Order: sequence, then structure tokens, then C-alpha cells
Amino acid sequence: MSKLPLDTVLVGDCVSHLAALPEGSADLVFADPPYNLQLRGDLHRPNNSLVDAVDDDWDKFDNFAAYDAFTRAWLSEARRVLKPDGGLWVIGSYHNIFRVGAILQDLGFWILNDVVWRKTNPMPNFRGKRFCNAHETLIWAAKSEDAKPTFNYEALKELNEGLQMRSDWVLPICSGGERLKDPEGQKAHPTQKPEALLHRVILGTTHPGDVIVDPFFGTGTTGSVAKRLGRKFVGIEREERYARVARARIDSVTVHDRESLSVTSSKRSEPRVPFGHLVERNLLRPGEELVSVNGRHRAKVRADGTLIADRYAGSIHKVGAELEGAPSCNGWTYWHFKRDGKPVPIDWLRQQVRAEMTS
Amino acid sequence: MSKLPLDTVLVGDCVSHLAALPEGSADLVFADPPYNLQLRGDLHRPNNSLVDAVDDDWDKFDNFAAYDAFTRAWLSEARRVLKPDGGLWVIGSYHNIFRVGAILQDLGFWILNDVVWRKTNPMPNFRGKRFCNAHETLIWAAKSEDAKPTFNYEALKELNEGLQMRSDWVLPICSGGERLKDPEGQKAHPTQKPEALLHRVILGTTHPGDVIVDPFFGTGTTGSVAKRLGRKFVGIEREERYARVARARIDSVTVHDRESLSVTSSKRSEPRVPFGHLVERNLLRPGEELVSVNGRHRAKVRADGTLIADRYAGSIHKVGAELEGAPSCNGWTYWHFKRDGKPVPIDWLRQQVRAEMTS
DNA sequence: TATTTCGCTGAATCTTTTT
DNA sequence: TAAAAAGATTCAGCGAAAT
Repeated sequence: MSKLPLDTVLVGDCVSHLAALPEGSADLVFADPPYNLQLRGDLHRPNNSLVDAVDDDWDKFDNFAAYDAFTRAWLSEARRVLKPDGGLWVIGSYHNIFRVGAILQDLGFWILNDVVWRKTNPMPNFRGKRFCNAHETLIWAAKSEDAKPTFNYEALKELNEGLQMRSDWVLPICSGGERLKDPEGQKAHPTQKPEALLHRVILGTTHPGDVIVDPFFGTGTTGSVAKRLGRKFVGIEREERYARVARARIDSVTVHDRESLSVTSSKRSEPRVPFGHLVERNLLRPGEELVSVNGRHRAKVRADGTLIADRYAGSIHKVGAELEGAPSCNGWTYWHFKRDGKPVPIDWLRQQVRAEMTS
Repeated sequence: MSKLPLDTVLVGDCVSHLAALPEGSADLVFADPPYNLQLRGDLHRPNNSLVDAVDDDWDKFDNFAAYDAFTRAWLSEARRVLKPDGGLWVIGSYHNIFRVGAILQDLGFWILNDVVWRKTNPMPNFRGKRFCNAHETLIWAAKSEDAKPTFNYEALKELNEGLQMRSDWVLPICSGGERLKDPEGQKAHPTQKPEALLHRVILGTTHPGDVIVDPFFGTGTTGSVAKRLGRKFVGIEREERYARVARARIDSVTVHDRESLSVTSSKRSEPRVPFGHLVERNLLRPGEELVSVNGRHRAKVRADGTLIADRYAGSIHKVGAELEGAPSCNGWTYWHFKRDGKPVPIDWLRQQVRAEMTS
């Protein structure tokens, strides 16, 4: 149980290396495990060129049982390494993702979403025997059902032009200048993932400074994006040749400044301001009348920060809920006061107070 | 081992009913099993309305082991009922699909594709705690690795306007007039699937006259589309109330003539809408007659989005060009359908679909 | 009659803090 | 630890009602 070897690439078996990391030390695990593709013969394109298939040793397993045992081993260790509120991402294809998903459920992980990476430029199905395999699947899971993993909802919403982010992400595959090549011009790794994919994962489900563990580091896409976004990483990679490429790649990454790493945050993270403080500070006066957002109800402010309406008295939220016959009500946006004859939500006053607190 | 009860709905437990069907008798199994959602409390929208959740008994299982046992049971019987070259489709969400996928692999099924149904209009994530769950997953599998299941590659390609069909299908959820309601106006079934989804499945992976078994028949979407496309079906449904709705629904479907069921065997900035999508979504029906803009020529719509005229068959553009003896023809403005007795260009339908996509 | 507004709803594992 | 209170949160499509 050594200390976390931050921002380094460990070479060797991922299960042993994970086992050596301290329990409950990682904020996120991102894993791109072998897909167990089980390819048979060669595949040629209609123009007779040969498809450069994934035929590496690390993707070969004797049978499903062997793949399952391997999956159970690394997922168990990953779970141990995660903090209680940590998150897990795994990417895969139909060859392996169902087994991975079932096993992680069996281990106690709680699936939050499955996300589909829809490729804008997938390889076609050359033989016309199946649908063009145009997507891969990611699973996002928490360590347990009652955990509270990081989710930067507002930031992702901004990333999607003001609409909440969906479970289907349209992104091109990794090619062109981003694709790492060896000196002979051959691709350095057969399954390099696009940085845009990791950008969305890391931006959406970690905070700056968080520790991200990647047990199948490959050529270090996770490390590259983590560094760029001001996160820490621990990479584990079986093959020294990939680890070497990854280290050089990450060294050349420049970090964004702190300011650009901050993201839009939710209201929940803002300081709490009790309604009574507005009265206390004379921003609203006892006896002043508030009107509901729909204009149908009125209530009077009392000196202790409660409201009183026809038949109900209580907090701004409780009175709003009861007047509307609703299970709940956000009093801050529901109630309005009059300023120059126009109705203004009392939330505006709260914002004034908050601004004062931070300045 | 009785004979196949074609075009009927059997009421009762699907495992027992499947067990009573003859071995190797079905060309396709389409299954929409319970998802095992495991919902906890109520969920309200931001406007405080209550989400009508799937809380039916048939979706309740004690634990994963119980769900797995159920899944193994019906999948085993489904496999027995299938012909050697038969196909299997299962639809699910992240709650159950990983378990279903792993179990079907364990039983010897060979996965051909996983297909993602990307919803144009999913329910949002109201609490902002996750990604909007905007898709469901289908698995397409053969009975074994060396089987040769039906795949109408060219027909699907035509349906996608000349580009091979991908593993991500963009379709709206089942709503509006297609959604079955009881006399009180409540939805007849909580999880009715859109006919367009079944259209693509059945058109793509069966031949006319084939037998399709659906062990979770519900209100009979599979039967309805099967009948419309000239296929046979055997439906199994646990609840008599759903079976009754399904029978009435299917009785009201009219079958198209044989010719229109045969399929092909071998404005730039705006989103491309393949003509086949209009058929898939039932905006035009197979067998429906189109008239040329000058009234001189007629053609019939086929199920895969091609047209058939006197001596020509092919895309809307190709048939138009050949009938006119022209080098090319914009089929969108050339062909008209009848609405209230008046000819309307099919481009009008395309505009409806586009408006849906972009609004 | 055409257009706008408003309400309703869809397979959903959907909160956080204080008392 | 359980209960109560605070308070944060939605997109697209359809259809009825209102203008």
C-alpha cells in the first residue's frame, strides 16, 4: 500500500499494480480494457487493401470464462482503489461490454448511465453482412447505490449549447494529426481513443486536482487530457513500448491556466442564504406583500422570515407549495416583491447578498 | 410440440408457451422483456407534475439472480424454437441489457450487432444528476457463430438512401395517434414501442412469409408491423388485458399487396432524410400510389423505400428519371401522394420530418 | 380559420442539509 | 439515524384552449 505515484506510468500487469495502490485514493477510474474481439481471418476492403485488424496478444482470451475472470479481477481492484464517492468509466463494444456491465453490477457498482459514442466516421461493413458498427458503448457507474459521484451538470449543459447533455455523444474517431504514429508512419497503438471523448468524461465527472486512474493506459490519452485539464493521473500499461510513447506525449502537453479550468457550477454549490436574512437586513420589510409568480396568490412577510397567507403560514417554500397544492415549491423563484411597480423575484435579493459575501 | 399457432396471441407465461412451440420453427424472435428498472420513490418534474413510472408487477424481480434465471429460461426456449439460421432481437436499457447480452453469449448465441435506438424526444433528466437517458439498446444475434441469418443489406441501404445502414437508429418515441389509449384516455401499455423500430427490424432481418415469435407481445407492435409487411407472427403475452388490445389492433391492420413487399435485392445543408424513413414511420404506406407532377405516370411505394412502376423499380429519383427519359430527376418534387383527394409532393412529408429533427 | 399559448407527458435505477 | 426542511430541476411533441 504505497502512496499514489501521481502523474506516472506504471508498466506491468494492471491487477497487481492496482492492488498496490492505496484503498479509497482515486476520484475516477477510466478503463479501456481489451475488447476480446475474437476475429477470425483477414478482412480486405472492396479495393483489396487489407484492414489492419486488432490481432495483438493482449486482446486474446481462451474463452468467455477467462475474459470474465480477468474482468472481475481488475474491476474488483478498481473498486477498492476508488474513494466512496468515486466514479468509474469503462468503454467497450458488443464483444465485451455486456460481460463487463453484468460483472460490475455483480460487484456492487451502481450504473448511472450507459453512454453511446456515435462515430461520425466509422469503418464501413465491407461485406454487407451486418449493420455498420458505428458506435461504442461507455458505462458510467458509482461505487455503490448510495454514493454521490461528481457530475458537473451545468458545465456539460453549456458544452451542449444550453441543452442538458444526452447519453449519445457524436464524435469523430481518432485520426489525422491526433493519431500517434511511430517513425515508420504506422499507428503507434491500434485502439487510440479521441481526446474529445476523454475531455467530456473528465470535464463532466471530476474536479480540477482530482486523481484519475487508468489501468489500460495505452498511449496515454487519459493522461494527456487529465494534464491539460489540471487533473492528476496514474497510468498502468502492460507494454513498455506504449508507456514510452505515452510519457513523451504527456510531457509535451501544456496545462491550461487555472481560470480556464473552472466550469459553470450549479446553484447548490453557492452559499446558503436563509430568507430571514433578507428581512434582517431590511431588504424586505415585515408586512411587505409578496405575489406568486403566476399572480394568483399573495402573502405577507413576517419578522422571523416566514410568510403568512390566507390559511397558511410557514417558510417561503412551504407556503408556496401549499397554495399551489404541489409536493414542493422553490420559494425563491415563486415569490416576487414589487420594485418600481414591477414584480421582481426574491431570488434577486439573494443574489445581491451573495455578491456582497464574496466581494 | 403442437403446430405453430400462427397469427394468434397466446396468453400466459412466456417460458411455458415457448416450450410448447415446435423446435426449429421460427425465423425470428423479437423480444422486449421487462427491464427490471428498480425505481425507488416518486419522481416529479420541475413543474411538480408526477412522472407516470413503470411500476407494474411484471417488472419486479427480487434481485439480479432472479432476473438472470428468468432471462436464461426464456432465452433458452427462444433458442430452441429458432431455426438454425434464425435471428434474435432483444431490446433493453442499461438496467438489464448487460445481463441479457452476457447470458445470450453464454447460451451460444452469436452477437451480430448491438444497435442503438437514439430517441429524438426522450424524457429529460429532471434532477440534473445524470445524462439524459436518450437511447435504448438492441442486440441482434444469430443462433450460433456459423449460422447465416437473414440480412436484407440492399433493402436497408435503400432505406438509408444509398448509404449502408448504421448501428445507430434515430427515431421518435411512440406517441400521438400511434400510442394506444384505453377509453379513459390513459396509455394502454406503459412501454409501447414505435412501429418504425419494428419496421426496420422486420424488413431488415426477415423475408415475407417468415414466422416471427414475440414472447413479450404487450399491445402487439410486432404483430401489427409483421402483418403490414406480410410476415406471420406468434405473440405471447402474460396479461389478457394487453392481449385483447393487441388482437383488436392487429385486426384493423390492412395488408399490402405482395409486389410492394418485395425489396431491392442487390438541398445539401439541410439534414438528409432518406425517402425510406417516410415509409418506416408510416407517413407513406407500402403499396400506396404516387403520381408524377405532370400526372402522366404512377408508381407504388415499396416497404424499403423504393418505388415500382410499369417497367422500372428503384429510388424515387431513378424511377422518375427513367419514366421521363431524363438523365436525372428530383423525386422529392416529382412524386405526389394524395391527401384529401389532392396531390401533395412527397417533399412536404420530408419537411415535416426535418422540422421534427431541428425544432 | 390561422396562430399562439399553455398544459401534459414519455421504460427514470433523478437532492442536500438541518434538526 | 431518521425525519423534516430547504431548495434545485426539463426537452420535444402533441393537443386543447385561447386569441
